Amino acid sequence: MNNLVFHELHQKSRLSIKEVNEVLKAYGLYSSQYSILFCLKRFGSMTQTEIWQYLNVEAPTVTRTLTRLEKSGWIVRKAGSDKRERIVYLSPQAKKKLPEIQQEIERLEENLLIALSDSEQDQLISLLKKICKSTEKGEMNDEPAGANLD
Amino acid sequence: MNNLVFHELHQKSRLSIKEVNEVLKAYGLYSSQYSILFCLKRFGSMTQTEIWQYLNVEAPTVTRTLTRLEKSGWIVRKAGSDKRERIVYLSPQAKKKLPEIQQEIERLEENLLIALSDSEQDQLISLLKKICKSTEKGEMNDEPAGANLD
DNA sequence: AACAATTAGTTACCTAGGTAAATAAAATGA
DNA sequence: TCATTTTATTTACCTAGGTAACTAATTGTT
Repeated sequence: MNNLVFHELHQKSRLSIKEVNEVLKAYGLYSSQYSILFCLKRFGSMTQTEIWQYLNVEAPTVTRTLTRLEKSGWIVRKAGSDKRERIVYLSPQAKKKLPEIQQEIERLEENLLIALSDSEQDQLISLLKKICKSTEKGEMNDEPAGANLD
Repeated sequence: MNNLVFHELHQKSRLSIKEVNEVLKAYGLYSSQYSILFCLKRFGSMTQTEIWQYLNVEAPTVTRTLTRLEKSGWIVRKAGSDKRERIVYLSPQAKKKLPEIQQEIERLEENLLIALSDSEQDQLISLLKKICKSTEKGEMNDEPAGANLD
């Protein structure tokens, strides 16, 4: 009948975010906050622009989420040599707690994918990567421009 | 390396919503409003509970969206014989305009899936259906309890 | 009949994501 | 150099989705 791909896509997107939020609740975090922390852990200090470009969201979204993360002590922002940009760092507490959180999220994600074999997971990713290519914006890289792992 | 399934899932979910919103802009609609209208077109008049159960969202979300749809004249709500429930109907104008909108959305969705063959689309749906099954809540039916097509 | 429990819907409040417009710093060009 | 344009970030305001707590109607129980 009709195209249920997008219906299913949105359902699962929401559902998985809900589950991730459930786990993160114990740490006072939300899924999109975690995705920024994850990003910083992986790539080291980043400018806000690097973050939103990597996560493929708009700048104001990242501004807001970073404000919350800074207020709750997960990140720190310092002015760069270019005084327009703000460089974002994980706080020491974040560096300490992140491995544990990451492990819990990974375990959850494994659970959510339990019904899929490894090859099915690869298949799913590659099918997902093929959709929504109509606009140029839809592209993303695996690495941001310059990674500054400390 | 890490599990990129959910990263990809959220990206594409957001991206496709963005594209749908772009098309709906001309009609003063948003994607989740459209999904309710689509639902009403398909199944006829529904109670709010039938709507949120079918769309798999929480009741307050539907309340809010219906309020907007009613204010902008797309739907009408009447009290049922059970005076707790409100029965939702498409307005005459909605019935008139919906086919055109639906056609545009279908064309867009085809475009977003252009890189996938028919069998790949089926594959994608079936893979998506397999994930996030950890909780009982994650289930959904293709039809709500009782369809009242007028 | 009367009280308790369930059900439908709403309200208030939180995060997330988007657009448009503003600000301030840096880069560009005449 | 000084005006213009671009770039990084922010602010204000919109929709979407979630939880918790509330009201009102219905159902169940005694």
